[in-house]
Amino acid sequence: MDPEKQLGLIKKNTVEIIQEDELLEKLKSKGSLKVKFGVDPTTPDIHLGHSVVLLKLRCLQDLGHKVILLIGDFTARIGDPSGRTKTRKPLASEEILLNARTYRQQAFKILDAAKTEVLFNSKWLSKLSFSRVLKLASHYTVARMLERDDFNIRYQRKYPIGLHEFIYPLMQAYDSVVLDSDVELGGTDQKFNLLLGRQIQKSYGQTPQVMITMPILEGTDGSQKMSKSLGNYIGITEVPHEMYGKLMSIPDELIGKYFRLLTFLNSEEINLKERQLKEGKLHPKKAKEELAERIVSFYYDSSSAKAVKERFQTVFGEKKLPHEIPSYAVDMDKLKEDNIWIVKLLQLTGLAETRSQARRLIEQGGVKWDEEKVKDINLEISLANEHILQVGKRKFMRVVKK
RNA sequence: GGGGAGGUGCCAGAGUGGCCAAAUGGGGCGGGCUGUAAACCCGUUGGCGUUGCCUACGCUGGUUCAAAUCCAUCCCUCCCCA
Repeated sequence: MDPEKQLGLIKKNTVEIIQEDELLEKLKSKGSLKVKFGVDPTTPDIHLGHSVVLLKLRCLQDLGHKVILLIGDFTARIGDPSGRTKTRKPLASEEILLNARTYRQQAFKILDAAKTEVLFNSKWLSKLSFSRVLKLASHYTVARMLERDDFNIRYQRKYPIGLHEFIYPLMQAYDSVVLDSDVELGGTDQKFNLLLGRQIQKSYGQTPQVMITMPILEGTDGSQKMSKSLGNYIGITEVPHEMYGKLMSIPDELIGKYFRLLTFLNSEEINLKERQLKEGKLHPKKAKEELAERIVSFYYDSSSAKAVKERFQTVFGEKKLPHEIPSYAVDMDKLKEDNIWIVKLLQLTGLAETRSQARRLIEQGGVKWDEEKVKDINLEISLANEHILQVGKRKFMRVVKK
């Protein structure tokens, strides 16, 4: 495709490209570019926040470029300090490998496997001698390292910074040297690291990579960035109805951004929706339904998307039981008779973590047995037939005898 | 190496001998409301078959009828000086 046209497609939804003219130049002279994308295998599950960058990589692949999915198995031993105010806990190497494998599988839900090369940076970083590390470190200064916002904040607030954390960005930059990458992608929180890659490449006599940053996606809470540790994430392997439900729970203000970054709907249509939402011509729930349906269709298929849409309507609109409810088989041998204490059952089924929590749920009117609100904490129930136990609005369990 | 400050619940942060399972805020959970698992309002938030008992305020030990609070050793963090 014509370089100018490609640039237009690549630019869509990006926050920053440094330098755009260099990118155009590379597109003209090289044709197919080597695009580096580094992954920190500290968490195994890819969520929609990660998908923003992955979708852009997919776009680059479709334009004929080659993506290097770089698993930072070595760097994970430090943990990326980006955006953190605390030192990360280092992971055990088996865990890192396991995460890497899971990550890779999940990434190919979005990326084109045929146009992706997967590499592990331990391959070269583990062999780097101390003297080479010193040479690498000499290319950057403490003062400049402290310019980095997260380090700066930690320094200002008198939070500890491990010396090894200073090395992290340098290792990531060194990866770019080893790969001789043309382009590196990341979220805006990666800007410093990506720029350092450029500088270190120059120090090693290479043409610097072009840096492309993508927006950070807020999680379901609507304010903080999507992350597993904050519990506001939507994983791309979550079961369809969870994915759908979580998408329905995003704050209304985020609808436009989610459409823009997570679906293939074109900009004109998204703009139109945003305008209609503002004018009250489009109900936010309707907009979210479409959003959720599109995203579930992408990761699964349109028929499951339709099914979960109906399920949502049944459960939350009509407040009825969903069609599919997981079962829990009570081991009757452990019971004296056919009766079981409700609090105990709640804990057994996992609908409540502790008995105290189970009590609380009952006291607050959050527990239903066969669609009847449970009022008595001492209730003993008979398990003669099949029953439905419900906690809150969205947790259901079919209780049967083993 | 010397001097100073500090380590409290999921997180932030009060409490400096009994009234402390520990204020307040955030988050979580439940309820109400709603064409939403949005927004908003209310409640709740260590465990235990629970008007009581057990375990908890960095670790260990001590003082005391009584310790998150006092003392000692140790571990960890930050600041200043070197």
